[in-house]
Amino acid sequence: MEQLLNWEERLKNKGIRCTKQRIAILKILITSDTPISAQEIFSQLDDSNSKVRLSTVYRNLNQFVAEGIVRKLNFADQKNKFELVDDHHHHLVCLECDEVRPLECPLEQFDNQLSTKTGYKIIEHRIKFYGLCPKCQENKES
Amino acid sequence: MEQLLNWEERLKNKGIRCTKQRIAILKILITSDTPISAQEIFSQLDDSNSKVRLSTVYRNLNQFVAEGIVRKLNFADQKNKFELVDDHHHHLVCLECDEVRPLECPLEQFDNQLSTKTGYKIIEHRIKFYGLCPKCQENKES
DNA sequence: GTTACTGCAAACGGTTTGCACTGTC
DNA sequence: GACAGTGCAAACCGTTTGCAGTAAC
Repeated sequence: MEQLLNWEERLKNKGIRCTKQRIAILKILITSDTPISAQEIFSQLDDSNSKVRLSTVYRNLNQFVAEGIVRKLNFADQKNKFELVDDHHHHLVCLECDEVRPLECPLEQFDNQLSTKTGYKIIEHRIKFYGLCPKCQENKES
Repeated sequence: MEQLLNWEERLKNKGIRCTKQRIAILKILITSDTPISAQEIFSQLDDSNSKVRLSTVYRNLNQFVAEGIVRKLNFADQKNKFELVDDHHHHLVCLECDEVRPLECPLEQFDNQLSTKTGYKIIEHRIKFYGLCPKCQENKES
């Protein structure tokens, strides 16, 4: 959990106060190895007897997104999920069990080509692969 | 609008009835050269004095998606948008004016590689590029 | 002490649903 | 004539907001 100090640092540098609630949310984001919804964060907070309102979770997540600390991802179901911004990567999602796996970027140089071709200034790209994970393939066969 | 006949055909083949409402929705989807939200379809229907309820629009869009006739796209804002499924392509979105431009796929063979590498059965992938279109870049400078 | 932040409750907006009626096949 | 599809109104659920009280700096 030494990472937490880095993130607290980042908050302070941006002039954002380090409240208990924000630290608790950051902790969960750091611990989670997959994108996580506001609701999921909320229930994990509930478990750990630190009482934080759902609206607070949303407010802070949105602020983190605005500050570029957190990325908001919209998946096929209606729920948005959030992850810490550290490296550039993409996601492979199992359509059966919703497991999300990070993937390295197969389009490293492509943005420049695209920019030349279209005249757009490319700011970011997002890729999602959808499929069936090995486990769920097995389950389907049996 | 000769395309419309093809789509009607596709509905019939799937045993879906060709109601006025469905035809009207299909027409709008065919005419639109960019993904379009349920609300937008609804207002266009309203203009053309064919009265269709918003819930009917949603019900039919969902059915079309289930039948593989229409693709549902989730963009960064909360609204989902829909487009007819005809070819495989991706989207380039302007963050200022929300213009959506189709793009050919830069990852034609990648799915196979990924499948070998991860053991996943890859069913589809979606890519979105976000940036500023030439017009909006100009506007920002001035 | 100031002012950003939180709790709380209520609103909001996109989407879905239940039910009686209607129109397609 | 049967049954899928529609209109209508109400519910649903993720998310946002207004306001008064609280805590970080």
